[in-house]
Amino acid sequence: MDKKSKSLSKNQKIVLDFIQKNKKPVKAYSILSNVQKKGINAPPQVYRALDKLIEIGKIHRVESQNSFVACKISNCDTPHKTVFSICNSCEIVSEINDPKLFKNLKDFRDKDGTVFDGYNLEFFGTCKSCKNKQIENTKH
Amino acid sequence: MDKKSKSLSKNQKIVLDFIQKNKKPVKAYSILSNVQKKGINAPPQVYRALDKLIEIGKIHRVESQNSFVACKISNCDTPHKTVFSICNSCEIVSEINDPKLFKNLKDFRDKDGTVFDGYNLEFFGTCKSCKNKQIENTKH
DNA sequence: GAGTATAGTGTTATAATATAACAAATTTTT
DNA sequence: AAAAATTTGTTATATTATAACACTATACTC
Repeated sequence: MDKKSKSLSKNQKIVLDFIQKNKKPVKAYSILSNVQKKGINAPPQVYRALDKLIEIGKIHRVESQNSFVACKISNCDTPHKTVFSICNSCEIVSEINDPKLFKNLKDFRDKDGTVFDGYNLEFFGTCKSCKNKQIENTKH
Repeated sequence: MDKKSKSLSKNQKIVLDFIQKNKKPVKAYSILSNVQKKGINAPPQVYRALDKLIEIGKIHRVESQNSFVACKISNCDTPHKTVFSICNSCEIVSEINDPKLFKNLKDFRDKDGTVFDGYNLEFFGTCKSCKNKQIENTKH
């Protein structure tokens, strides 16, 4: 148990818990309706928790979906350095953990030599399972 | 003059025109209020034009800002393969045109060997001009 | 060139996503 | 324990985006 998870507040824990239970990214209002039984009543309570969880790197925002997903990289302390693959068909999102790609991104400089604090990269394609289904469907 | 720009409809032209006039990305409702004098009255008219312009690669969506920016890469026929740098301070967005980075992204495969159709990469940092301002401010 | 398919338009209403503002309670620091 | 910082709870509202439907224009094909 690390420092960061110890210091989570009640609402932050509730929201993180719910996000971690889900394989797919979840939407803010879906979180809200699912945690209302736990005493979270209104959007700002959810959004505040989300902001904090993003800040400490426990979750990431999937920009192209307005959704939120738990960080899969253990001991992640690098919010805002994220790489995802997203299936165009089923919308499942996987966090990519590829050292070579990370290095390319970390080392990237623009023409001015600007060093970047962070990045977000989203790859779009068709996941294996969806591709197989498509092949099945064209078989006859 | 290429095929694609010839075939733009009236509303598509109006919206593209406005986006191209702006250095910074623009928001959908800002587009709307600025083109109302040209006869575009309601959000769906703007969003439809945006969808089409994105589809043909004339503009890109800046996911982290919910904003839209003209493609700066001449004869761009690759929608959904975008790299931007975004200043955290002034929110200015530049489209990055870096062949080596493009190659890395194009060649990337995930663990399953999935080939991706597209990607969106956003780098975050402080642009040169904002960095200089910050240094000025700490000088005394 | 008549018929039909495809894409675009205009409109109203509403859904989905996100934040402002403020008072009260809690936790952390000094 | 007082002061500071963070979190909470709440109401209201701002911002972003789409559904649905009737209609018009353009392109395609026989």
